[in-house]
Amino acid sequence: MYLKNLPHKTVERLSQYRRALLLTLSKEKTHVFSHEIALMLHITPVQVRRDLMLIGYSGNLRKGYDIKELIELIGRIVDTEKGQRVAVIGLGNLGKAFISYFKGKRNKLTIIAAFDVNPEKINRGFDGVTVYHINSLVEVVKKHNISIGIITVPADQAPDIAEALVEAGVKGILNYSPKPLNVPPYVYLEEYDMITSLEKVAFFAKKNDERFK
Amino acid sequence: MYLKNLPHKTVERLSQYRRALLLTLSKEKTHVFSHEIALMLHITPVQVRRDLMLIGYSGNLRKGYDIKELIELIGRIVDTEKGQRVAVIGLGNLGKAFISYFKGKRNKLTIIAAFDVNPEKINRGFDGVTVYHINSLVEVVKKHNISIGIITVPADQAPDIAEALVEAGVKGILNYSPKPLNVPPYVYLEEYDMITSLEKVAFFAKKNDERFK
DNA sequence: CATAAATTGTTGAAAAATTAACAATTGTTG
DNA sequence: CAACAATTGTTAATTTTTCAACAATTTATG
Repeated sequence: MYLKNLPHKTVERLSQYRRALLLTLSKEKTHVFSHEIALMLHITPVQVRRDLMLIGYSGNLRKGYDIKELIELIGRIVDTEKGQRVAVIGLGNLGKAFISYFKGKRNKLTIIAAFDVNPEKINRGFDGVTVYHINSLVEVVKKHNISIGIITVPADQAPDIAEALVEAGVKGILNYSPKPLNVPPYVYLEEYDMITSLEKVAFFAKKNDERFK
Repeated sequence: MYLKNLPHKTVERLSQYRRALLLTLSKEKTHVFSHEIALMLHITPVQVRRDLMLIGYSGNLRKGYDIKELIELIGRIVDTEKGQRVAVIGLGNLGKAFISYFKGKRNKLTIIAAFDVNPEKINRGFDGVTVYHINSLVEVVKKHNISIGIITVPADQAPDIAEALVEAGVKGILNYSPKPLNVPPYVYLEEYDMITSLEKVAFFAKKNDERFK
């Protein structure tokens, strides 16, 4: 399903809608109102309606939106038909956290391999994912046609890993190391730093507190 | 240091600037140009200059910005003078990852306690952080005047934890569980879901790929 | 010492994102 | 069956964010 260019933020929210809807869906509850979705995502109902308008979904004027249908539709926009394969590079606490947390949550994305330098971890598998030595990254990624890499190695190793991933032909990288990376424009890069996130919370917590005092 | 209201996005970037600058600072390199900062954050030089203008920092026309001074100044805006204390709730892989990753990286934020249900982990300490049973959360948070909580427990437990944190008087919550929470307006809440992030990468990787084909 | 090159600081324009407003619809209630 | 209440879908207005343009300044260069 190809939609005319959706706004960047709308795409981000679509994933979030789906996540919230999956948590909401139950026998008793088959429909949901825009304001219910809004409440869960801490946004306004208008925004929800606007986003759904953009993807061409119509709800029922009295009952709201059909949860199942909407989940289905978001899938057709967000997912690729054939699915995408994912590798986690770095099997420290964060890598492990990602793998176990992800397990079985989405069916169009599959974590198919993990990489580490520690010989004890290699070839053992973790939570059903095979663990390879980092030296064979390019080879394995190519062989299994992995298109997305998640970097959870320490900062100093991150640039090399990124380079290897690009060489191996991945289309997207999610970087959890604090080291800013540079990749060619045809590879999509997203960076997330937990400390920055915490600092943001700290800042607004402080500000919020002053405001409500 | 209190600045007139900085744009939300600018605040987010200030943390990122500081992170990048900390990684850049060295004996040989004492100054940095706007386009160098921009490159690291994948934004434009104009945006960097604009942000710095907003916080009232002036660079040297020929040498660029003094890295040390700038780090210092960002600190005075972003940090609180006395510092803030942080607790991590849930000592699974993610909680551990956060704690070890954070260790020694910032001096105005201190992770002072962790909480878990597993009796084996309790009272042992992890990476220098004392681990308590979750039942004593309210008590410990109050006692140590902890103002920020990081939630890394499974989804079903998250709402209870959030409630307890609010009761204990934290000012900000960083939620890594996939369950959307609701807290009173005087508590700042930030939510991050790794799967949503991965989905975003997957979507734009796909799109990017089509564009460059 | 004049010219060129590089960079900052800033204003104003442009683009993106959010919000407000409201008609249209549909069930409900007195 | 008329008035009301609740909700969607959509357009228009507003706000926020980004970007482009350029004067001003400084150093280097011939």
